[in-house]
Amino acid sequence: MTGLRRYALLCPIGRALDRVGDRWTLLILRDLHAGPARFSELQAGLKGIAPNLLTDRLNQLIADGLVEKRNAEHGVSLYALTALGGRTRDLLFELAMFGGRFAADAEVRRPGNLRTIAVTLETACQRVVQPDASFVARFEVDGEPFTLTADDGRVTMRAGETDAPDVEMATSYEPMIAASEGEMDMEKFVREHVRLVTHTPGKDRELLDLLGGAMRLIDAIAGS
Amino acid sequence: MTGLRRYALLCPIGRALDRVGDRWTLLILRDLHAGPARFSELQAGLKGIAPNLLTDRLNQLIADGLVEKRNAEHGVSLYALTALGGRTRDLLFELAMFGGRFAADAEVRRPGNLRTIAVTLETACQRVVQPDASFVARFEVDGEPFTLTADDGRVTMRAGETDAPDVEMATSYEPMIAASEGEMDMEKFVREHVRLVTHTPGKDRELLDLLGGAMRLIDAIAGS
DNA sequence: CGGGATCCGTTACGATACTG
DNA sequence: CAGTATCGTAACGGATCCCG
Repeated sequence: MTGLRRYALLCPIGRALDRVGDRWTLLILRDLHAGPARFSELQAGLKGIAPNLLTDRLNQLIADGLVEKRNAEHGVSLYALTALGGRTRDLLFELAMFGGRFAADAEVRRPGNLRTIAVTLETACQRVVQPDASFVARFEVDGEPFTLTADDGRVTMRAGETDAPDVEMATSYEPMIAASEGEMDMEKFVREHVRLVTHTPGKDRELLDLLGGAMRLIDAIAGS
Repeated sequence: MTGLRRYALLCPIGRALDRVGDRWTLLILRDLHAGPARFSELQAGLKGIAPNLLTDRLNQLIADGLVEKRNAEHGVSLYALTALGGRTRDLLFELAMFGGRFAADAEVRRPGNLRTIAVTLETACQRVVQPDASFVARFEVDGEPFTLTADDGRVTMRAGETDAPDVEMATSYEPMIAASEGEMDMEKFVREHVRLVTHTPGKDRELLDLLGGAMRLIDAIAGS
């Protein structure tokens, strides 16, 4: 929280890195794109970041106006992106597209939760969605519930439950990554790793098409 | 150069950060987008990065395949982006667009050279250029020469001289930043801070339009 | 029990000096 | 010019402890 080690450059890239360039900071923002989160959810998702570091980073993000702390009931506090913090979306997406070019490390540490997928998937869906698409989907990944909504072409993906979804589907993390990176073809992925829980004739195809299109887009950008 | 402190995540954002997330690394890449550079040019541009750190970062980048070391004549070596390293362009552009939202620090350190401007300007020009544009411009900023070329719609901006440019213009750094961030309006910038050295009726307007369009784009993205 | 704060060993960074 | 070597300092990582 001391804040030495800043570049203090006029260059906008330097200015950005002074806000989000510290270790963990971009990963925290990534996870917050899945919606407001508690301290412990972030800590779990980041697989054991030291709590003092998480505190430091959050305070820095709050000081810079990227994150706000909300006091919910029962003394629990929630950390949420501000509008400014939300503008990291395209940045995180480009980071994902670049990282997709590299093979995963030999010993891969699984995150404590899957909030990590939300930004990339939301951004990709946003870029391929039909302009008039509208639905609410419950999207479960390895047991963790997400809510993917399209509201007249505006897509959001958030961690957590929704009531009255139009469609419900379930899948798991590693196959999703594999299919997004061209290691598994999309047909096999959908056939073997996607389970449609409810069947609404028009809507489930719409969701599958959106998701497939998003994953194909990711593959196309990161694989080229 | 030890390389502990990696995230080792399956998440592509984590994989990217394991390559480019260390301090200075993205700034080195930024400067290399202006073309191959010698050790001392990088060191000067990064305003006094410790030489051992620069060595470490370059070696890491080489090991990861983002940078290559070329041995030029007279024993001087040049560091250059590989094709893979060049794929950081959009990432760096998004970083610049995000950083543009923040006010510069009170005491701003000027970079030792202006290679820093190349990525952002090249990317912005690329996005607004006419599909059939073609010219070679000598673009001087505070005495440092750059070469901005459009080859049938493909734009590059590199540090260094060119022979036989179609247009020559000169400007300076701080006004460029100010105009790109909406702090100075474009007309005033062009009128007071841009000097056209040669006059080629069609071409100088083409260049001014391109540059103005690029700076307006930057302002539009980062100022919204 | 969730949400941190404190402490301490380790690693990385920053500055300067030095060398082929 | 292009780095290497050294060393003090700041940041990180892990564990434990504290408080509402």
